[in-house]
This record gives sequence, C-alpha cells and structure tokens, in this order.
Amino acid sequence: MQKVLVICGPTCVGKTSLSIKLAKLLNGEIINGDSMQVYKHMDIGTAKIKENEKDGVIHHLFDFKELDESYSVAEYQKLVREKIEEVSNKNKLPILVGGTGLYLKAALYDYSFKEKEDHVNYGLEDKSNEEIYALLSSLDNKTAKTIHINNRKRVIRAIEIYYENGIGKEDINKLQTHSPIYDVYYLGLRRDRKELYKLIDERVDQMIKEGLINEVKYVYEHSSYPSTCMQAIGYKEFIDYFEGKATLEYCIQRVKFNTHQYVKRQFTWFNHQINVNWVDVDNLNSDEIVQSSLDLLKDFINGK
RNA sequence: GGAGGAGUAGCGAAGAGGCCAAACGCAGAUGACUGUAAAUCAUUUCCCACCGGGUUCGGCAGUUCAAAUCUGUCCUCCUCCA
Repeated sequence: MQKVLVICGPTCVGKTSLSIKLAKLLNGEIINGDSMQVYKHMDIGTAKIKENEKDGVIHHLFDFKELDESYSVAEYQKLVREKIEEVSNKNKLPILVGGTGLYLKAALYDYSFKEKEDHVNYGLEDKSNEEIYALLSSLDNKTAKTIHINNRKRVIRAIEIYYENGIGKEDINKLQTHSPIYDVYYLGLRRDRKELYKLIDERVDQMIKEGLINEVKYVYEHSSYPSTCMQAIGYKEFIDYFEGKATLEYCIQRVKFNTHQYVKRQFTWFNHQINVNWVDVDNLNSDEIVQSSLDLLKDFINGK
C-alpha cells in the first residue's frame, strides 16, 4: 500500500510550519487538506502558506478554485487520490496537511460517492423540518433514526441519496470496510485549548493588520453568500459590517468566537473519527516538535 | 445640594407576590458527523447528587402561609438640574 502521512489538528497549532520541515526531511510533497485554502484570493483569512515560506517544497491543491465555484468532499476525494498517486510515482511521500476532518477521512478511507451530475432539486427546500423528516422516515427509516429532525441539510441529503441510489445511506455505509485504503499515519498537533484560544485571538488581530478586511471585501464582492467560500470563518462574519448592521469590533469578536468553536469541533472529530497520534506542543519549541514527530514516525518510515 | 433612573447567574437581558434555579441571546463545556464540513445539528452550564437536596436575584431588616417581585434602610452606578 502506498504510504501517506497526514498532519492534522486544530487551526492555529502550527501544522503548516511543521509540514515544511517534515517534507524536507522525508522527501515529501504537500497536499492541501483544508476545505477553504483551495480558493484563490483567500490568503490572509485562511492562514494559507505564503510563497516565500514554501522553501522549495511542492504544494498541491491550493489556489485552484474561483470564488464563485462551489466545492465538495466528493471532488476533494477524487483530486487528492490523483495527487497521492502522482506524488508516490515520483517516489516521494505524499503529506496531507489540513484540519478538515471529513475531507481527510473521505480521501483516505473507502468512502464512496456516486458519480453525479449537478444537484437535482426535489423541491424539499420550502418544506418544514417535520415534513421532510416524515418523508425520510417513510423512505428510509433506518437512516432517519440517525439524524436529528432539525438537521435539515442532513435530512435532505439523506432523501437525495435514497432517490439517487434506490438504497438508503445507512445501507450504503454497511457496504464499506471503514478502513483506510492507504498505509496512513495520522500525526496530530495538539495544544491546551485556552492557550490555543489566546493564540487564535492574537492571530485574528494580526490578520486584521495585514489587511484582512480588504481581502474579505474582495471575496464578498466576487461571490454571494450561499457560495461555499463565504461560509469560511473570518469572512462570513464581516457581511454584517459591510451592510452596516454591526460594528467592525463586533465582527472581529465574532471571528474569534467562531474560531474557538471550530477548534472544539475539530477536536471532537479527530478524537472520535480517526486514530491520531498526538504531539502535545504546549512546552515545545519548533525543533522539539519536529523531533517528537520523527520519534513517532520512526516505524512508519522504516517500515518501507 | 435638588430631581429622576438602575442594580438579576461569567456577560447582555426578561421577569413586577406563588406556575422561578429564574425566559432569551452571548461566552463556556460535551457530543453527532459519508457530496455546503471553516458547514450543519443536538445536549449542557448556581452548588451537591440517582430520585432528590442545598444556596441565589446589590446588603441588611421587615410584611406575608408564600418575596427576584411589596415596605424601610444602607451601599454602588447612571442621567438631568444647581
């Protein structure tokens, strides 16, 4: 099986800088594992790696989407698998770096997404939660039991899955093995939450200084709200400011709070969905982080 | 010095005698997650506990079977007039 190294963890722990060092030490190339860094023009707010920080390491799947294009796990899965193939063929180690848990898992596990056209509209959007949930229950009760009635997106998607496949989501999942299709090592960076929150707040302030507002304004003007890119934290919060509904200070605070909650969700995901080998970064300097990572990776690397 | 107004859980803010451990929002905590995932959704947050119990609504003292809600007094803050 092909080897794949994953560097994951919550936002703002230092995945990017570690990834460069490991890529150089392990002769690797980096593949983006982050749902928002695929977009052009979204650099500051997504904390995307800067050109001069890449240090000669090749990066894949960054900056290839226009702002008005949508994006999804299925597309990501397909692209990443191609890249893993491509990098491996050069005899280099593919290193996935990112914090979007579902994307990482979907790419590396045998999640299957049906090849499909554009979204078919089944006219579910204007129905009430109760109505669509009742519909799902009648179609595919097994899946309905796993989704909360208020979770419209999931309920609707489950109905779509049923219509498109003639079989329910739960039954489809049963056909999968739920194991990785590569020889994967999950390396995670972790840090005390409170400490992380503090670093996040500082980083947000720094982003503002670097011109985040102008960047967001550009993105805002070249897309529209339902679009994927304007759902990014650090962007959507400023819509109210641009429309004169909230002060700038308030919006900046919202960015910080939303990022805190995002971190929380990321931890929940990583802790419960995949077996991450954690490096606790709290009292380590950057060299020590690299060393701890290499210690953990020893068997994975030598097991070639 | 005079006239008004306000003090409610970490913050904001409802409640104006029993249905109040106290709505709602925010922040915090926990969880779910297979095509929007930086998305979406659920649970939880005075204290101890399994039923249940113990302390709360600026302080103190009253009225009442019953007080966050009524009375007195004190403290703090705000606005206006001097």
